[in-house]
Amino acid sequence: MNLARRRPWTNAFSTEALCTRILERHRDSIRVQKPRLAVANLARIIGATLTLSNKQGFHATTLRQLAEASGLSMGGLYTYIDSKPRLLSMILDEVAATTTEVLTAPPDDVRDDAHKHLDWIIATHIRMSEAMQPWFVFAFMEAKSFPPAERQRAIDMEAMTEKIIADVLRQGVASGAFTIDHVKLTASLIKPLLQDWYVKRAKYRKRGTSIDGYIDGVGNLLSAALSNGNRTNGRTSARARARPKQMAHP
Amino acid sequence: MNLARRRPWTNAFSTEALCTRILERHRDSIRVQKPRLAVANLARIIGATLTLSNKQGFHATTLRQLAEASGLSMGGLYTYIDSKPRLLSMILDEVAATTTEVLTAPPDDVRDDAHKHLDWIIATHIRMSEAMQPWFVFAFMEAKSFPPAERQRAIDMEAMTEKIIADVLRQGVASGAFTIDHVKLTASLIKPLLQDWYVKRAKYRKRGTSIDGYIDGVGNLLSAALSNGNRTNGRTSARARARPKQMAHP
DNA sequence: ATTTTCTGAGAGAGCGCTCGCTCGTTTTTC
DNA sequence: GAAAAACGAGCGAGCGCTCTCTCAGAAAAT
Repeated sequence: MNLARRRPWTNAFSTEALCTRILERHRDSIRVQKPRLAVANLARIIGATLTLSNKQGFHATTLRQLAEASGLSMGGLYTYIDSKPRLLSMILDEVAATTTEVLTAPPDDVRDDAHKHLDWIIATHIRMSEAMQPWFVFAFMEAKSFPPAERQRAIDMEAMTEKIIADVLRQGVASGAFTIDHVKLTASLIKPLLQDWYVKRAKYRKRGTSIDGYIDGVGNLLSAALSNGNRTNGRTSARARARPKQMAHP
Repeated sequence: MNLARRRPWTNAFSTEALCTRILERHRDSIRVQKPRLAVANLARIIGATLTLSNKQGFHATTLRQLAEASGLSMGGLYTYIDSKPRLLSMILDEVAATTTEVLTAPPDDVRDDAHKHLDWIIATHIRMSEAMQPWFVFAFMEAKSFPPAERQRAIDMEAMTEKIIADVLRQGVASGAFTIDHVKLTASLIKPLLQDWYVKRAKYRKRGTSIDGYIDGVGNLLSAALSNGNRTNGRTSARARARPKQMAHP
């Protein structure tokens, strides 16, 4: 089927490519000298980490399982990582770096059209999270449960993505392309729409939803919601204040 | 300030109320006889479980920490639970049961107006997740990492919520209230909007977003997106197919 | 070309420690 | 004083991590 021919995204976000960058960033703590060998083994270690952690959680994944799954010994493992938490930072750092790099470099023909720019962000974020799915799931699920430094990094990354979206929305409001009451809140609501694709990937796969279909779904929902002056028609406070007087029965 | 006066939601979803139901459901495995005592200690155990697990993960939470935090001893703990995984099922079961009960019982004056019904689901789900925030966070974050039975239960619960939403959307399309291309996909996209409130509660708290503001934000976004015939104007496949030819650089 | 030396990658048993869980004993309750 | 509840030292298993050892193959010496 020759699926692999000319698929730059899949290749640029392959485990090997990402591990090459990880090796560069962590040369001092990785004791193996030969780069080819180091990248190959690092890729197997990190691949195993992602697979096992996304199944059972990082904390529940033992170094013995990791050794077994990556075809190394306990000792061999420790020529690549100097502690288990360090393995976590390696992965988190790489996700953060790649995400930032990709999202902050929109193509020129998109920058000054808010509609196109928002569409580009949606498509790019979703496709990137598809190509790096285990990495994104790992970062999302494990970020909360580890050292303060990494935790803060995850929060910052979330804030950055949101700011990028908010900036585009503001630009669109200024140019008349969008009509939005609360830009920051709206930007916050767009993020989970992008995240759902990888957080609940299994659900969409089982249901047969294609990535193009999902991107269109999010894009259409948002352009319908933001495009025209569908103003808050007095129902606002009604909705907010209408608390059920009674609940089911609990 | 007398905040507690007449707050039925807060009371009905209090740890005590929920633990009373848990006790009923697990009478056979809880060896303490006196109900008042059992509920009180169960509440402290489960409260501690939620607090600690949401900070560091359920797996990383040890029974010694749990004993300390709930004011019991190791042995004391084991008169209430017969294993650590069982503690997880207790919590998951209770969240599932309560959610199902509440969402499947909309008030009569809402049933036959799709707009009002959707607004009711949004407000109810968000308020319930606010009142039971630690429980919802726990269920969301830990569901993936434990036994197949509980895992399936979480998937089923997600599917149920989605089905309820999809039914309302379909009803709205039939009555002309909504215009929606893909009902199932749209229903899938609404869920993460509801979940974001509790998954990222800290972010919204720090930012000063009120629950009413959030409910309005989601409600307005959706009613703008679904209400009028903002049809797919030929840009659909453009968006989907427009893959970046080149990426940032990685 | 053959032998010797050196070296970096990997192996895997074992260390100290903490985990979930048990059980004989003590305290509390009625 | 009997029954119910709580206690907490202790068990074996399994954790992250270390350390000594092996050995292929490159480099140097013959």
